[in-house]
Amino acid sequence: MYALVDAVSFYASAEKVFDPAIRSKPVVVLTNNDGCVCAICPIARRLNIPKFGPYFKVKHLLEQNNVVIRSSNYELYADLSDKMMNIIARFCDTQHIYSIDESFLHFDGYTSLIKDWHEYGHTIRRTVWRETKLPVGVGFGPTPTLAKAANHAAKKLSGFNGVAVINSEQTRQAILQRMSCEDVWGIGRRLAKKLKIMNIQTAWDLAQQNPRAMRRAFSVVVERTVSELNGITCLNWDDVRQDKREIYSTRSFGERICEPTALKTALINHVTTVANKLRAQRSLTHQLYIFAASGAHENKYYKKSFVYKFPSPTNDTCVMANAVSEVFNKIYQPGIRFYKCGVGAVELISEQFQQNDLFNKSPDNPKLMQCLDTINKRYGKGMLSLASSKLNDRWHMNRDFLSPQYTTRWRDIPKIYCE
DNA sequence: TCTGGGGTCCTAGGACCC
DNA sequence: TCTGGGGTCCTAGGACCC
Repeated sequence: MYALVDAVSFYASAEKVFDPAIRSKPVVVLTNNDGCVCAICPIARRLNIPKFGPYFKVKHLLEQNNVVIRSSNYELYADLSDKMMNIIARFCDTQHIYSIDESFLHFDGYTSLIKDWHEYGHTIRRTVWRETKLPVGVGFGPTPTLAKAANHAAKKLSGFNGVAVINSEQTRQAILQRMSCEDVWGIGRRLAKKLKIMNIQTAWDLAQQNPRAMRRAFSVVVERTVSELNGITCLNWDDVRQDKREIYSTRSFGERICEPTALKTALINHVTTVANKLRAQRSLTHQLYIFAASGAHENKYYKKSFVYKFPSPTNDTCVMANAVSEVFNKIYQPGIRFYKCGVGAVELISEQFQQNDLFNKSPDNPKLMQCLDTINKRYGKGMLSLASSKLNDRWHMNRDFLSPQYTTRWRDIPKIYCE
């Protein structure tokens, strides 16, 4: 049995945790640079605001309805996420954190110990609410995809009240028949549209298809999804938690950037992030993809990218930052108003399989990296960093509606006044 | 609902080779 | 000069997720 536990509109709920005054109000959260609406609390959902639609298009609607607007406060969300995940982990000894607010639990071996899955799900919900004031939904199912479907039912379909269990043929059919294809994990809008033409409307319709035929018509992903909907585990536990094959860090700027130092500083910060993530999953990269671009809505769209190939695979921040410096002049062009840039590690291999070059000694310094990671882990992210990542700070993003970092910054700690 | 964020995976198709 | 075959590698773009 698998479970999927996630928060109800996590970012919006997180904003309400330390600000009880807005708990009964409609709240939305915007993406980086306040570009799009990315979280809509259940109260605000009544206004039919399109999720991931551009903010400027709904600005008027939000103002008219006195909707509370917040910029993404990742420092706060990451910390609340940690707290929430730790609580959920108490309920199962194998947890896979899938995203900032979702985790899969795999109840392998103690399926017979839990008599009442509904009750167990409600206990998880109550505990998380009591300790964090975050509302969560819980779905149980025999495969990860069915657990996802149950989670959808728990939160979106009437009569479930936050917990849904697929543990029989009847419950599977009942839930899948009430879900459209588009609500199935792995089926997006495009695929749903094509499926509709084939008269495949509900999740149940999709489950009735021949997996092989679906592979031929679409892809292996759809084939797997169909099997999973029928209780055949394809995304087995090892797959769900597999190492990433690509790691990217990209951002758009709060204002257009023209100076080379600002662009370079941004790229160095991205490469630092990518190197950290590589070391965290014990991978090395053969290649680094580096790009910068002007705004997509500008008259003349400019995008320049470069793939840097390392003589031997690396996850060393210094080595990777040098690569950025080396190709920087091929990407930067004076006069361009840069809007976005980023770095990606592609073609990853596990540290275990590292092959040293007989003739070229690797420039990596694993001990230095280990020291850097230890210090940053102990004293906070970014405590120790490359000087070149601090040269120019004009590349930061806009966050005009930012709430305080209640839990991660001393001066933002909530104050309680007594009379 | 053509979408002003960010991240990851998959695949079609081009380049090149024998 | 065009076309037939078959394989690998690489890249851009499609599609999905939150």
